[in-house]
Amino acid sequence: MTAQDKQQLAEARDQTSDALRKERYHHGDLRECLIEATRRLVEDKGADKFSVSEACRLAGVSTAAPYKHFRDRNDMLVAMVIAGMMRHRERMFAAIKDLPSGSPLRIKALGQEYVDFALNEPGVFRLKFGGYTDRLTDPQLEEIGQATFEIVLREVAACLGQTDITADVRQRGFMLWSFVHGLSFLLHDQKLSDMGGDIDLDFMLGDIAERILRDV
Amino acid sequence: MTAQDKQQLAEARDQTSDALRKERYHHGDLRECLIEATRRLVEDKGADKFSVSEACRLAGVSTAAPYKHFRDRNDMLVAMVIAGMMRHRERMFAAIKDLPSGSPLRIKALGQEYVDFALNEPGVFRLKFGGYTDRLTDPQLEEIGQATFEIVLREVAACLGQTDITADVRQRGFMLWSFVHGLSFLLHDQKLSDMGGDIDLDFMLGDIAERILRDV
DNA sequence: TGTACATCAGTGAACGCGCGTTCACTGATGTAC
DNA sequence: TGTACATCAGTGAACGCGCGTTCACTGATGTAC
Repeated sequence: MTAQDKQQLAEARDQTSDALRKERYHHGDLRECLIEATRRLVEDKGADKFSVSEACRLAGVSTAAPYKHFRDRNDMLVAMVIAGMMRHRERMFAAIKDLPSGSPLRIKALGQEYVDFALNEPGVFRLKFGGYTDRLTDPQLEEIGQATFEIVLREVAACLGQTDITADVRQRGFMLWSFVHGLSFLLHDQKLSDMGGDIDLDFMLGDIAERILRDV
Repeated sequence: MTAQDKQQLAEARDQTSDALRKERYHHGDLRECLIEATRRLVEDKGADKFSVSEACRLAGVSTAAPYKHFRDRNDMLVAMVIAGMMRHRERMFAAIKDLPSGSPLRIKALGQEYVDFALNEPGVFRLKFGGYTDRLTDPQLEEIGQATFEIVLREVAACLGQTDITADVRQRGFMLWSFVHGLSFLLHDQKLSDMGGDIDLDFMLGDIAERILRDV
């Protein structure tokens, strides 16, 4: 192994985060394992019923083990939601990547993806948005949320043939967000099937995108 | 006191519900008092942090007392939410009573009232709609919800110059509901002030009503 | 290379806590005669 | 009217439970020489 090789290796190691390296010690990746246990429990029973003890049982470790990786219960939930939001972002990019830029179809696809995420991961979605007190307040979470909304705003601007994010663009973006956000909650609560008659979800997503993007 | 007077009195007594009469025995109206305590706690700490014990402390009775009026903890929450929904209905009627029928202003006013309720009673609103598991499932709750949505549908039909609630009316009504529903959650989470720039809430409510009522 | 040492992920037991619900009871109130 | 009785709202103590977090510890692994 040459000196150069060694240096490259050292650089690669430095790029791996401290947290990840630590986990290799015993369990291997208890942190990731606990995040996954947290996710499953939140999906199964909801965030308010989630308990550290049960996550430990799922992961097969003692109840004290998580405190080597997370500050407290809340920190576990935050870490899990951050992972969820990253998944959500990836899927958003994937949803629009083959659609013509500036097309309302991209707005519709983003809306569809929002609803899909809410339906696929209702526990995570509601933990992120459904809390009343003890809202998850974490700078990183805030940052990811902002950045994700910016994606939508850029798409709205493109549809309107604009390059800047004007007040008008921001309002239309916010209206779209409000709509798919509320729709997600109502779908969770079965309100569309109970009270919507035979409304077609796909049609409605396209219809609202057109209505909100249309000039007055 | 004549025989007729006595009969009238007896009739008046019969009209009073059994439940209410019973409560006059000792405390007077412990049931109402516990519902109010439940409401305050849910507003202060959220439904998942609400405890029977604390409601008892607020009402100044022993922890066993509520079980003379409610089946269990869940029953207390249901009773409180039902009371909240009745308030909401009353305010909806008040909001539109002076506006010309068939006008989009009535739709806007109903939307405004929806958001107002969500902002004034966030704890109750989120208990009704924010739960993931252990959703409140009560036939009476369901019935009130349906009836309330029907009010909106009738207004939408009137705006479109229709008398029947067609599939089109139902879809537009559902789109309006989704919008104000999501908007309410986002307002709770401060998303409008954090990420909405200087969007005017009042303008947005009027704008979305127009867009959704407009012909394609 | 082999060995001695340092690190620190995970253990197991314990803690204090507030919870929802139950139980036999008490005593204020309404009612029948 | 006065009295004896029945009702049942509210009591106070107890229960078993699972929780979040802490602590001194153990022992597997990485590292320096």
